[in-house]
Amino acid sequence: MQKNKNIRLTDIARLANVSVGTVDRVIHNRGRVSEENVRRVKEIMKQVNYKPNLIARSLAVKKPCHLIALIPEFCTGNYWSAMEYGIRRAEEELESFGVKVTILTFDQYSRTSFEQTASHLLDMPDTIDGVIVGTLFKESVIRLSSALDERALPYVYVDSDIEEQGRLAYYGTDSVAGGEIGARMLLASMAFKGDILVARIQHEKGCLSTQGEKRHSGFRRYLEQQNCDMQLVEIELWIGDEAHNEQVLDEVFRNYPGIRGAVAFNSSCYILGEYLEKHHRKDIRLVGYDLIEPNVRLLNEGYVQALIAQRPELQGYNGVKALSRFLLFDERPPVVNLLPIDILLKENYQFYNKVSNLLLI
Amino acid sequence: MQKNKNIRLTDIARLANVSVGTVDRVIHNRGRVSEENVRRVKEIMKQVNYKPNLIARSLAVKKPCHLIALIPEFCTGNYWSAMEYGIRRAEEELESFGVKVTILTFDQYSRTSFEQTASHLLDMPDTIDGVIVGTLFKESVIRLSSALDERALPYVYVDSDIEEQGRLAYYGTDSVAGGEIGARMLLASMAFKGDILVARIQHEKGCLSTQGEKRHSGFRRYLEQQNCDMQLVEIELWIGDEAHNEQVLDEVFRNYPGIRGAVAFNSSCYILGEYLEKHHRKDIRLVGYDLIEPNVRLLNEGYVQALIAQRPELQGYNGVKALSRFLLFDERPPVVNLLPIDILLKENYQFYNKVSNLLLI
DNA sequence: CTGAAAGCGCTTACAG
DNA sequence: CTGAAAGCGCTTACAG
Repeated sequence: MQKNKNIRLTDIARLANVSVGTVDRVIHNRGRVSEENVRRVKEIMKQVNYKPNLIARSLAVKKPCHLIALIPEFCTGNYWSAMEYGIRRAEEELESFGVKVTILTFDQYSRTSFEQTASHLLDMPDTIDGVIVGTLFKESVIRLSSALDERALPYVYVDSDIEEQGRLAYYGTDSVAGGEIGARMLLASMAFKGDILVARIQHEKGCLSTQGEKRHSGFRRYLEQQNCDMQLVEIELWIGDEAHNEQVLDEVFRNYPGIRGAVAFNSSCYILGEYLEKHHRKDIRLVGYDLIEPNVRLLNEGYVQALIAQRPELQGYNGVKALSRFLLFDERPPVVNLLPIDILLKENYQFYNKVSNLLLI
Repeated sequence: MQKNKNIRLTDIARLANVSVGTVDRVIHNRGRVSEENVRRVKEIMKQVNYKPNLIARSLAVKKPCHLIALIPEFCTGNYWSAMEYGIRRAEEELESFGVKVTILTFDQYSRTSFEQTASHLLDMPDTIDGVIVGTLFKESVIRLSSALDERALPYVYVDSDIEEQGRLAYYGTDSVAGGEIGARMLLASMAFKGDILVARIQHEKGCLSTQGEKRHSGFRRYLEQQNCDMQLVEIELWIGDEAHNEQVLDEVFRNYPGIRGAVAFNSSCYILGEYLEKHHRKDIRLVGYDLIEPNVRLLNEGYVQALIAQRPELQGYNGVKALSRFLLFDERPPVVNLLPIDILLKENYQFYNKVSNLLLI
């Protein structure tokens, strides 16, 4: 369109009859400029609608931007590997800006493990410029946050939010809403009224995530709102203890033959799904969470009706970008960023491959 | 991590005992370098895993990157304004790279209008570097594509794909799958079996989009697969002709009292929804397409059960990014990029605000 | 075929 | 408080 080249810092220096150094000082409020000049430079910048060239700036600055991501261990295909994918993708994009991300992992079922990794983080030489935190253990995360606050290090939360903390931003879902949606999908897919099996699937060490609790409450709330009178039957399953699970499930289905629906509030719902598959119980409708391989397989086989999904890759991706943008360009993102809660069915899950949702530059 | 600074082009020049000019020629295959030097430089680049600094490159190149987006007129809140949003967002991000996007609009119901705008585009001085095309009118788009091929101008398709064309990339959904998902959601929300009203909503000028046709076929396919025996009752509604619509709807509901479900294959399903609302027909379940304001309101009021949504903002955003990346850095994206087909219910639509799905840099 | 030099638009010491 | 100069890592004429 307009043939006039973009206005450069040099141009406004010329227009204001000062040196580029002075303009730079005005732009960044570095002080040491006469009021007169500040006024004039600002005036001109506004008039010509000056926009700094971020490319040039970042090339000149070359300040290192070393981020640490504190997230659970990721094995291929598990929930957290998607977040790692997003983090690495953002890192790639920002490589030329000098952004590097070190991922520190912990055992997602162990608070001790989290705390060890956190203190390891704090012991690192002062080469850290920002942190991304998977907020699994609320109290521990709050402690870490205080330590980061003291060092004036910016940090971003992912997975679930903890309010009133000094986080630069949060990227994740509204977990209660996630529970409500689960309830609605379950009701919609139950052919007949019946009781509902609610499975709390957890590690032997027993550590319920706040995310899971919130979903549970959302689930109940929805049923109450709909005046549903079906009975909720609660059980506890243990990751990695098949014998225990088999026994509990055999028993509950024997005692409650009226069960027609089932739900599990985390990504391990496949444990329940695989039981249903083994016993050919297609009469029981199951709804679970997260787009991970075993869940997807069961969705496809018809043993899971719907998966409620987050966007872990976008959480990681946005976390890195927000932190970098803040460090490099002093730009502050909105604090609470609620990402979509996706509903995945057999018919649409295949379009949720992470690759198509992010694009480089 | 590693304290060694990134390897620069200068470094590899030094290592290879040549000038930076020579290295540059090798990197970009500009020729005019002795075989011996080509070999040596390549060897070294591989050894040290050289990655060019794109920031520096783009600052040095400063080649203009003027894109044209050929899409339907967008009024606030309509489907196409979301695409405009994504386009503008990408433009902002890439501003420092010299990317500018000019949007040329046409009447989405008029092929003539499309062709006029297209020929206008081709008449523009050679300041165009790439084009984004909303592929509403297949034959016309193919003609435009040929003209662009001749001029060696890269172009990206959005909305729906046309195969075997020389597009750099396509960003959009699988429309047939979109129809299947609509069918599944409708069946799931129909409390009782009944007939299904299929509304073709179009402009008076009568111009069915390929997108709509594909969804229709997907819808039928799903019902057949499920061995559903309900009758499909087809009607035609006209955008902007309330009298006609009212009459047609009155009539069809009188003649087919067994209708319990309804569907419309484009974003104008609110026309049908508003009729249901006016007549308090909550017994009829309606499924439609696209996250636009009137549809969302009806979803919230319970007159629309589900909206099947695309991500127009991501289509525009990715289109601009892909084209820029190709022009600036010679990077080729995958050709066919199928974006997610989202299922929106009353409980989750509010998290699909476009802002949270994109982030600057 | 090759290299030395200038330049992209900004920031950063440094000298005054 | 202010300005001149060098530099970020690359590309682009230009001269040889």
